[in-house]
Amino acid sequence: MIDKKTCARPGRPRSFDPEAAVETAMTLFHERGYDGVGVAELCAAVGVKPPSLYAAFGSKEGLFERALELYLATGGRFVAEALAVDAGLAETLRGLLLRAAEVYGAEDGPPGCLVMDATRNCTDPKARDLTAALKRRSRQRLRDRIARARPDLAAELADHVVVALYGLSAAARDGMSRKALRGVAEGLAAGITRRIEDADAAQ
Amino acid sequence: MIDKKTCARPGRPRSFDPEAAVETAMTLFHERGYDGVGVAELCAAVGVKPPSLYAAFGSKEGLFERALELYLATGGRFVAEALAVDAGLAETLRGLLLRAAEVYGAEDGPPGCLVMDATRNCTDPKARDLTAALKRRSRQRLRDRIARARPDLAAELADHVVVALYGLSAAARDGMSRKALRGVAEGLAAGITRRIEDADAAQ
DNA sequence: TGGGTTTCATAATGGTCACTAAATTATCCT
DNA sequence: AGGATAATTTAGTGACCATTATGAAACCCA
Repeated sequence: MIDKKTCARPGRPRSFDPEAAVETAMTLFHERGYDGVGVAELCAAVGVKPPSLYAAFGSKEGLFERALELYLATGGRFVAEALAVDAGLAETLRGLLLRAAEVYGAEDGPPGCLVMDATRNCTDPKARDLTAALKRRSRQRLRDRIARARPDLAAELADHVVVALYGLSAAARDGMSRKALRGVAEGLAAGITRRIEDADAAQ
Repeated sequence: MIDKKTCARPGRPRSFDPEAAVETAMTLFHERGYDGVGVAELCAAVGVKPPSLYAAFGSKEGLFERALELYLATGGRFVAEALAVDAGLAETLRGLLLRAAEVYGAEDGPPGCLVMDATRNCTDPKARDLTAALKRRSRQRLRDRIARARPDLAAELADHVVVALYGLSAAARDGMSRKALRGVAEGLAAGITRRIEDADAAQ
């Protein structure tokens, strides 16, 4: 295994860090959406001319794909984490919603969820497909987690939680404060808990 | 008072119906968002050349404003209607959410809410301001209605309902079926009802 | 029939979009 | 030093964006 850093390859070396470029792009796409950020602006933010970006990422859509991957490893990681918690179903879903309120309402980063909202009203079919696939996957994982405890409620409860997450993200993007988001998430979680308890009692 | 239809004014008559044009624009803006619909497409859909649209509405933003007004009188009317129902607070809010599920999931029209979602990731500040003002107004009316019964809960409960509506609209736009939206709305309403009942019991 | 008035279509404005052909520059390897 | 390689820059591509100057066309009234 050869280290790519010390053993330099031939040719002119890169003048920018592609990983840093992806992070910059992630932030911009998160702030203003896929269509809202132009290639020229991405280049200016990274400090690079268009041909360099295209050589590194192939297309705007390719850079967006990389940004989505990075988001799943950073800001969006909490979904998989919350679902992996070893707790009861109601408590697990409550944790998911409360974490969502924290992340979506973070003051040191763009509000809301990149995956859920960056391609809203987006005109590029490929970009929409990228987020749609991730949304489907997350919903499936959520549904699987619910099915472990209550297979009969999996579909409807997954929809319930998905709508709650969509709502928290959209509200965050419209400026709702982190504190308010926390309160709403707590209320939504209480409602979901009651729904599970009612089903448990009826069983 | 002179009737504008029978007593024709001087000059060449209009070759299109401005009200029908507003309706067409409303549908297009609802389907693809403000930025997603170009003036050229609006013109093609109405059957008119750009100068005619500009003579009638001043600008794309002016046409959007008219489309929003029409929406409030048609598809978006249900919010004011649901809040005007003479019922208890919990039942009123439940009716609001169930009506939202029906409207947002309608199969004979664009999904979701035009006001909430047409300017998501929108680059035009004026268009964003138009929807922002309407969202603020609706939230205020919702809050006022809640305050009539539970002034102590008005702010947090209004946020809760707003998030629920945002979530239903976003989920509808992502293809969630009307039936699923109904189920979620019912669950969200139950959660809100419990929140009110719990507060009533604690009082 | 001819002036006044209004809307019409033609055609173009400058600007931004994502993207790229061509040539230059900077590195490694021999 | 010199060839190979790869990333750089300059300068553009055509397409689309919202918007409009211009002049013809269609109506009313006299």
